[in-house]
Amino acid sequence: MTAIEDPGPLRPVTLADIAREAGTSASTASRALSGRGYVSDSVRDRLLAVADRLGYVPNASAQTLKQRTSRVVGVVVSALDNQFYAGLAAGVEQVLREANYQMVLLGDNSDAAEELAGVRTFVAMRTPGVIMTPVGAEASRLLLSHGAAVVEVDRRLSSAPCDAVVIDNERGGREATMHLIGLGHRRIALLGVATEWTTDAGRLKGYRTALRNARIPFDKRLVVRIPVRAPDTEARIEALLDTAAPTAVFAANNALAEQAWRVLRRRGLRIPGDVSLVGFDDVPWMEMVEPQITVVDQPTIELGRSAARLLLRRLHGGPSLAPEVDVLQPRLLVRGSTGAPPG
Amino acid sequence: MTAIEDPGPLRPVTLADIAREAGTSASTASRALSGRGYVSDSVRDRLLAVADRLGYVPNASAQTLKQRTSRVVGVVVSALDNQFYAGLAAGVEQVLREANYQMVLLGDNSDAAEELAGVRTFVAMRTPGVIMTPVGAEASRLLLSHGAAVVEVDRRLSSAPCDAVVIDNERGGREATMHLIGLGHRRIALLGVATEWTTDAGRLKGYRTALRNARIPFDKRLVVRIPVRAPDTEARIEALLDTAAPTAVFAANNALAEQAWRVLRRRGLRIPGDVSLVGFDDVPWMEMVEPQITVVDQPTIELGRSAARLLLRRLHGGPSLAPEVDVLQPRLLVRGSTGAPPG
DNA sequence: CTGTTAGCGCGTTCAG
DNA sequence: CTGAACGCGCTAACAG
Repeated sequence: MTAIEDPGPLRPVTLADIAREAGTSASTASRALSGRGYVSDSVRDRLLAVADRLGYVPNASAQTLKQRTSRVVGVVVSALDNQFYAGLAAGVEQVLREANYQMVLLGDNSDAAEELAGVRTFVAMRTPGVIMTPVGAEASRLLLSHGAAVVEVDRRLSSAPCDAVVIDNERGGREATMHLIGLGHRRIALLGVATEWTTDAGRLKGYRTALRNARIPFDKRLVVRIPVRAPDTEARIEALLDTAAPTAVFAANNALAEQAWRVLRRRGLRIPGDVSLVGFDDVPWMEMVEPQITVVDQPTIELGRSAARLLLRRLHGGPSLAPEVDVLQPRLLVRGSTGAPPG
Repeated sequence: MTAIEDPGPLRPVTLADIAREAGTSASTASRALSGRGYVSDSVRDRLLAVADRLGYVPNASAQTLKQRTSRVVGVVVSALDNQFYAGLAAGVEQVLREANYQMVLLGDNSDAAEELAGVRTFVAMRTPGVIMTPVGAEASRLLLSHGAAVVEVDRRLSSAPCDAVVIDNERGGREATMHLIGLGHRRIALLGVATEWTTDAGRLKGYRTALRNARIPFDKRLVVRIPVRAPDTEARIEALLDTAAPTAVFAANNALAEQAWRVLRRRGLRIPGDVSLVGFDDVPWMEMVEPQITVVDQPTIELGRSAARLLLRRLHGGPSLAPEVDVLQPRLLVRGSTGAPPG
């Protein structure tokens, strides 16, 4: 707009600069630019013009320091490169943006130490709230003890009561297993994660419930729980196939489903001819492969949106509000990877 | 550790608190905890113990305000849910973490306005540097004018000279096209993005070079450039197939490759029997589908790592350093989706 | 409606 | 080696 270029990176322009330029005090400039407090229209216009001309950008640190809180909310998820978590973050971001909050995203690689370190920088930033897929208990404890709101999403972990949004994992696990049983399977393997996460616990519970209802005895050799990011994941899946001879595999998350699928393919096993496969959490590849993968779909984006709404509610309502836990419903999508057992 | 719980969220503990508790001044506490300046060992130990006991977390805003810079570097990518950008961010994060910097990640949905808004909050945070996959020119201009370092990654856009790391897109485009020509194709479609991005420009240029070298006339009807996130992307691909009757499709990024693949499948066209397909940027589904997709692979993680290294170099070296542009090499992976043209 | 004063929490002189 | 004083940029009281 202006012909004169800004003075360059020499010194950032401050409120005092624009006040001086406009012939007012800094307080007035503050009121004009923040929109709070009385300022005459003429003065305000002049101030706004100067600020615009000088390319003024308020110093967020000074604001946060003064107001003792910021409009940044932290989000920490387990794996930035997993489409499930990416979708979650996208959902969070949508509603946060509408409420004029800024999302800051962090990945912790499912590592409690990394999670704690990340959360620590959030408390350092005086973030009013954090949304997280919890991996360790320390993190939310730290946050809470510093007065930050926390909402857990996807899984619950906090010992202290806090807002959360999850899905009905037990139902998802039950439906997947019942579907397999209905097809005639009796040797159904469960591939889960070796954690205390409520996601896996719920899916496992649903699996056991379905078996019990069908009077199928539980065989612990069919249940394999693999540590997150274990380097020998595929070997463990191979071992399962070798030792337990399942006719169907229920993989309790999208990453395990992918690994299982790869192992099955490498072995030349036909799906569902030799082994049926059902996944949990629908991701694009599942309907691109042949046959397409039967899967328990979850409302990923909505999970994120709900979490953000819960956080906003608490930021607005304060700590006296009773904790709210939203439970969303998964949905079984029957596709081509499940069929009758062989023989 | 301690039996006494911390006083709770009442008032955040400050340097003054821990100083008082330890019977020193705040300055000494500052020196002890930051590790800068002289402090006797005994005093330091006492201070550290108190800080630990009280759960002290330094106020990042105060630090940033005082030091006029922070250890947070901003990263803004086009699409958080695209595995390419996710990998990029992962690479950046790796080297930043080692250097004790904190990454703050933002997605801009390939929208210049969103990008600018995000970047504005980075300058508000007094972020010393930003790594970005640029979409509009304003963003880096703003950053630079405020004295922040910027490194462009994946594509270049800034009018002002700045550090960047890209791949040799022209070579990638050329090799993909030559591969197709070698197979006997003469009607090769190019699916690109309707932008000025150097990525697409380079790939297109490589495509044209390959055609020229092979004495194949350029047919503009074979080149379709689709706006990012266009709602009618698939229809445009359909139209290409209808009007230009290509025997091969070169999709210039992973998203377009996916869309093209879906259209081809829906139409019941055989790959490569009826149409060959080559993608750009290898992502997991490409080797899961049948046949697997021939693709120009790029060193995604390394792209991110290099960008971060470039940024650190500049943060350390200052603005007097000559801008450095790293060019990494792509690599053609020949798989099953390419074969001789029909007939 | 506007200016003055004061202080958020920290790091950095500069004396002692 | 340590403490006192000051100011980073901004905003909330409080006069006027």
